Order: sequence, then structure tokens, then C-alpha cells
Amino acid sequence: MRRTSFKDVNCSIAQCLEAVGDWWSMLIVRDALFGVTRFDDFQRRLGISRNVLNQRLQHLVDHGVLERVPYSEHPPRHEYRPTAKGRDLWRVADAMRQWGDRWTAPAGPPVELLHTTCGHRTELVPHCGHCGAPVEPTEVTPVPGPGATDPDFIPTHPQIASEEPHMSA
Amino acid sequence: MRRTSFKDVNCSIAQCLEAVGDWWSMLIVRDALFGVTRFDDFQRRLGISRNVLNQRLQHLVDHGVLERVPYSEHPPRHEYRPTAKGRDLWRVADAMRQWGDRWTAPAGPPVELLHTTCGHRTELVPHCGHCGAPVEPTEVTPVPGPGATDPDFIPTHPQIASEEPHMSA
DNA sequence: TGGAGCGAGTTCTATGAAGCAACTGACTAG
DNA sequence: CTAGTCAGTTGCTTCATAGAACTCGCTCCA
Repeated sequence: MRRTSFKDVNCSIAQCLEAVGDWWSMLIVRDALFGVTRFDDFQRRLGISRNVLNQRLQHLVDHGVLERVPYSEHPPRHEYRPTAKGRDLWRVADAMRQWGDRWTAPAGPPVELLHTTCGHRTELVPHCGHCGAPVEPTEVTPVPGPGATDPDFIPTHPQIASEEPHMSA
Repeated sequence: MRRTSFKDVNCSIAQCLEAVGDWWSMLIVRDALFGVTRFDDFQRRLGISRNVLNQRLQHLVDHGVLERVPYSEHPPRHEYRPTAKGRDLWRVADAMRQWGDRWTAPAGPPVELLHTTCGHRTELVPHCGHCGAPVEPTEVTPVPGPGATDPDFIPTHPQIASEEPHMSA
């Protein structure tokens, strides 16, 4: 369907979507972070068709999110493991999980998070990296960064900031 | 292309993707959170074709992420505003922004976050909602929650936990 | 009264990605 | 020597997407 690429869009969200922005990629990454590594395991768990899975895995490898690691010589076999870049997607996955839990899980969350350090089930709460306080969406405002090129990425209706929560990119 | 629906998948990530998981929806939400409300503004900023934009806006309205608010009677006109559910996607958007900044922004982040409460540019850091400590991906483990139905959503190779960072849903 | 313009869609066509199923190829296990 | 595993590949059909042109209801201006 001649998908438009976000490669040249100067927006970090668009760049993230360029890597994992289609229907399946994020679920593949989710499973990869769970520890799934093999083609057939992905295929069975996701119910994705094999050609599309192959294509998505290639795409994720091309973008450095997964890497192909050979685990057998003689029937030449490899598995897919998350790279550091791929592992770093856990926050995106977790934010999605929290949102889904809050808004679309009437029977309660299917999966919860155990903080092994303190031993309790928990939710992650964003804190300010500078002052350390927990951050509400109304307390942050996007401002142009060093890589800014497109003035349009700054809010077109900044006055809304007072009445509507903002976001972050 | 006969997209498979994730509606019946008992996974909060899949539910999130069901709402905003295609190429355009997350960018529409991003712009909506920036304060964009009008059809033509979305269209111009995103360069999306009008029929697809219309379809996506409908989809987001159907899923309760945006709402149509009339702002003119006589030429019947409405604008699209994020609902509470939509505003809550800011964490997902922010996680994507951080990931994109870290891995795909060689010229520096195009947009940064100003924490208005403390007055500094900052990044959001996830903290444990229970003990309050900052959380690294290696410190959390997914466990079945009250809404769990599918045993497959639990890691298939739990032993990986020791050597590989885990994730959260 | 007549024309230009705006905002929000709707309709059209072609192109090509998604989905499905069947097939290949290199091996292993019984 | 047959069945099974694993990781793809090929072929076919169908339908979503991009892109542009068009509609509709109105306002503004002369």
C-alpha cells in the first residue's frame, strides 16, 4: 500500500514509529523482551503469517532492534535477540501496558510488574530527572531542542497549555 | 490488506496497539496533545491523505481517544480534542520520544521537556510506585495479574531473566 | 448577485502490502 | 526411510493506502 516513510521527519516519535510503528513490530519486540527468540515461537505466539514475520524481523534487525545470533551450524539456524537498543524499548512497552491496563482491562491487568528490589507489585511512575519529583502531564512543556529544525513541531496553539495537559514530544 | 485485529488478545499492549498502533494514529495523537484540533491542520502538518486522516480520526473517536466538539453551527464544523483517555497516552508518546532521542537523533533531540515546576529541562525517569526508587529494566519481572487468561503471556524462557533484561507486559 | 475562499470531508483509481497456504532445504530422531 | 523440526520462500487473492479531484455548506467582499 505504498506506506509513507517517516525516515526524514525530524521527530523522535516518528523515528520510533519508523522502527516499531506497525501492527506487529511492537508485539514482536514485546515477545523478544519476554525471552522469545525463535522464528516458529514468534509465529505460533502471535499468529502472524510467516512471510510478514520474516519481513518484520528483517526490518527490526536492519534498525538494530534485534540481532541474528547463530545457535546451530549444521542445520544453519539463528535466533533473534534484542540489542541494547531493543531492550531500551521496554519503557515504551511498559507505557503501553499501563495505558492498556487502565483503559481497556475491565477484568484487571493480565500482567503485573514485580519490582524485585523491593519485592512488591508496582506501577512505574515518571519522576523528573532533575528535581526528582513525580511528574504530571500538566507540569511539562515541550521546548525546541538542539536538533530542532522544523518550527511546526512546536505547539501551534500554545495558549492551550493553560487549559489542556500537554505532552512531551 | 485485511489487518488482523488485536481486539480479542488479552494483552494490554495489544489493546493499546489496537487503538493507536498504525502508522499514523500515534502522530495524530502527538499533534492533538500539542494542541492541534482541526482536520486541515492535521492534514497539513502530517502530509497524510485526507481519506486516511478521516478514517483515523473516526477510529480514534470510536476508541475514545479523541472527541468531536462542534465549534460552529452554521457551517457545521467540529474539532478533535483529546479525551482523558487520549491525554493519558502522553507517557507512551514520551517514552517513544526518549527512545528516539537516544537512538536516532545524532543532531540532538528536536524537542526537549521543560519541567515547569522546577524550571529545568529534564528527562522523565521511571520510579517504583511502591518504594519510590528509580527502576532499571533488570529490576522488574512480569507476573500474571488478576485478568490473566493466557499462560503463554508469561515468559517462555524465564531463565533468561538472570542474563537478559526483562520487560513489563 | 456573483464569485472567491475556507473547512471538512467524500469519491475515484492504481498500487502494493497483508494474509493464507503450500512448498523448499537442511538437517535429526526413531 | 519415514516423520518431524526449523527457518524461511513463493504464489495467489484481497483490500488498505496514497493521491488527486470533487462536493457541500457556508462567509466575505464588491
